[in-house]
Amino acid sequence: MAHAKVEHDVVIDKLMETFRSSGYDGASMAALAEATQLKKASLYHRFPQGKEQMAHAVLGYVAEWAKSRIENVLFSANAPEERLETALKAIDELYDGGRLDCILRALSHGSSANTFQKEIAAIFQTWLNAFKHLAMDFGHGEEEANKLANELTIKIQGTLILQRSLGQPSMFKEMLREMQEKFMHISH
Amino acid sequence: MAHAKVEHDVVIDKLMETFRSSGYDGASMAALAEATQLKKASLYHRFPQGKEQMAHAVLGYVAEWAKSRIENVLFSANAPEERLETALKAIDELYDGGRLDCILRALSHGSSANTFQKEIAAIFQTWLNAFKHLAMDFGHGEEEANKLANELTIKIQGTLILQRSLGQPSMFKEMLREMQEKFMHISH
DNA sequence: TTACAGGTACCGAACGATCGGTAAAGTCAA
DNA sequence: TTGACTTTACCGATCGTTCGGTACCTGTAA
Repeated sequence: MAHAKVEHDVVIDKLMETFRSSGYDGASMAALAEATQLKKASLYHRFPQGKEQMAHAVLGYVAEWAKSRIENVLFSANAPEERLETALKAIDELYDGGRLDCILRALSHGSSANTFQKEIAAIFQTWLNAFKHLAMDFGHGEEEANKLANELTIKIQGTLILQRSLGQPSMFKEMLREMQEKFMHISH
Repeated sequence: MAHAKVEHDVVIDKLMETFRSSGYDGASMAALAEATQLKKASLYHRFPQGKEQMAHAVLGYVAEWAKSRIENVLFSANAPEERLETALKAIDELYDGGRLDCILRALSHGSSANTFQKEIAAIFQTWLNAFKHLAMDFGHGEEEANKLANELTIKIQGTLILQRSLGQPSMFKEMLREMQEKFMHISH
């Protein structure tokens, strides 16, 4: 690398930060440039197809994150309790305890909705399958495991919205704790 | 009539439609004008403070809707089962079975987040209090009633996101049915 | 009936600012 | 000196907003 003053990973991270807090439409090139410490033209050098390519790059990073921090963890050979603990801790970090928006939600509305829909659906599906697999390792039946994975994912999204709207910073962590118990408890 | 007046209610409805599907930043004046069948200058005649005032007007309508279709229903003198049924049917209509976004969520992100936060929080609170009240009428304790109201609200938001992202049109209605049973069933 | 006044609703045209995007010159390591 | 990378300067389009003005309704007085 000859001249890379700003590392690629840092750029992606700052782009994600801007997209997730402003949304696709709200994240202007000027804002993305300021966040990454690059001039607009430099951003276009790295992402010739512009804003859309930047969002794709961010989604690629998120997909990779989901594979390494969720899928790989939940499909590993460790004890189910440990796998769950590790994955939920990663989720708590990802959203900074519920203080940060979900990038998938941010990119799935407004003018970018159709563009990224398939990519976003795939990530959600990876996520759901991984938690379903874990639930079955805990001894839940397939249908129950499906429900649990769905419930966790839905509650993450819903809680993020409600916590931010109501300004109650403890909702997210409490919800994660409750879902943790729900995964570990076999009901019948 | 050469200048057919466009009814205020219709304008509000079309504004809401545009804001909820495009978000605040994504809803351009051009789009709002096209949706309402009014020219941009005419919109400014009705809403002199511009886009922000339009969003406030929409939120005012939503607050009114929540009072008449949720609060008034859930605090009425009818049987709890009937109140619940009526309110959930209204919610199902509001979101067209999960096909439409939530206007509160649409306005609580991006550049409009801070502007409307208090107004949005108040509407959520009305909603939560009404369902808590109903849950207690079903015989749930206060803490349990709070949890149920929270769970319903969170699941509505989360399910809307997941249903749209995954393209599974039945999730929302199923979720409403499950929550209906959960309200009616006293666990201890 | 006519005539004019005031008010309401609407619209074409344009404003400065910002949008996403580009060309070409400058910078620096190999 | 090449070539990857950054920068300055700029583009047309669109942004939210404003202005000047037209069309129509209602009320009042001749």
